[in-house]
Amino acid sequence: MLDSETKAVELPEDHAEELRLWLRLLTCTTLIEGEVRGRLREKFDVTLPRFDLMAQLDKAPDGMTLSDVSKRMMVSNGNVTGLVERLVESGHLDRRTSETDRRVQVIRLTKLGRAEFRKMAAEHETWIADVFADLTPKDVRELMRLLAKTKASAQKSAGRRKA
Amino acid sequence: MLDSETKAVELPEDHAEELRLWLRLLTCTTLIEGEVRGRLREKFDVTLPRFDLMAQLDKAPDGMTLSDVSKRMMVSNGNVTGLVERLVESGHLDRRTSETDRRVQVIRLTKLGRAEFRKMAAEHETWIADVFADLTPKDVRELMRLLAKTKASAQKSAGRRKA
DNA sequence: GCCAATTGCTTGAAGCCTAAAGAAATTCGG
DNA sequence: CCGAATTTCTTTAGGCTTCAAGCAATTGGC
Repeated sequence: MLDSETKAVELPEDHAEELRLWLRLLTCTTLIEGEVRGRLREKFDVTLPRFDLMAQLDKAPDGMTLSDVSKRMMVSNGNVTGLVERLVESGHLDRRTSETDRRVQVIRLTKLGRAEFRKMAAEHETWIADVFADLTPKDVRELMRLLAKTKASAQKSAGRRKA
Repeated sequence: MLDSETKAVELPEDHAEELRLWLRLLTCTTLIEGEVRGRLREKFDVTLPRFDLMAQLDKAPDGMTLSDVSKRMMVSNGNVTGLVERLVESGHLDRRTSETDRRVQVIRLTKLGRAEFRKMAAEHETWIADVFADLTPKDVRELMRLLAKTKASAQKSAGRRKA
């Protein structure tokens, strides 16, 4: 009893440190996401998912299929269907069936959609810069590196599950 | 015209680095969150928000008010109302009106709720450990530090907006 | 004591999101 | 060429989430 702290004792593994890390990561993301969401809403009356979808399309002048979007945004297919529906409705997106495969829907930004997105994106970039304002360039680099490592580790873990 | 690249030119500030950092942060969180969500669903048939709410209550044996929960979870009041409703319905939560302030609802885990949560939490911790498995202890410490700095910076930024 | 402001929660409308099932088109082995 | 498997997208049911409006209880100034 007096010797309960010997190093030989196998504790049932303590992962409290990783748990705290995960919670902190989640907190940061939630915080920033809420901030961006609120500003997009206030200044442009647009939702974050709509903005994200337009951001994907802005990088693809030749358009994307719904599946592509779904993979890139890491959301379900059904989700994209509805999102696209609303953005076509509001005139920001153009949607057409592929010539070579009639299952495929190709979507693009309309002229209006692109113009509005560019305006929003410019402001958005300054908001993000402001969010990270207190980090030094070195901090930013180091964080990028560690998050890359985290992403790789998480993907490996996810792979282990599905396999 | 031949001199368009002089360093005197004030570029409209390039924050591409911070933007990439934000996207990477978001990707990591989305990835891990999706993983946790899927596993909770598969193994325990429970949603992530329910799990998160129970996690808050597990740390508060004397119960919490809905407002407390709302602040801690960083979600809206209305959101908590519905979440609590469903968890009371399923027998995981106990809800009663405060003796001293009839506006206030105090919620606690029931015996069932606590037992189920503890089981889930134990597994959950191993999933998280697995997600971060490729990070060294030093990586974890460094990431914690940088995320703390990020959180502080983001909060300051959010404060600037609302002020 | 009274009324205004505040606080705690609920409600309603709209949109986001997932998982699962299903419809339509394509691909591929034989 | 044919049928099975696959791929792409939509639909459905259920749940999550926000914002804004509203109700009830409390608090604080006067």
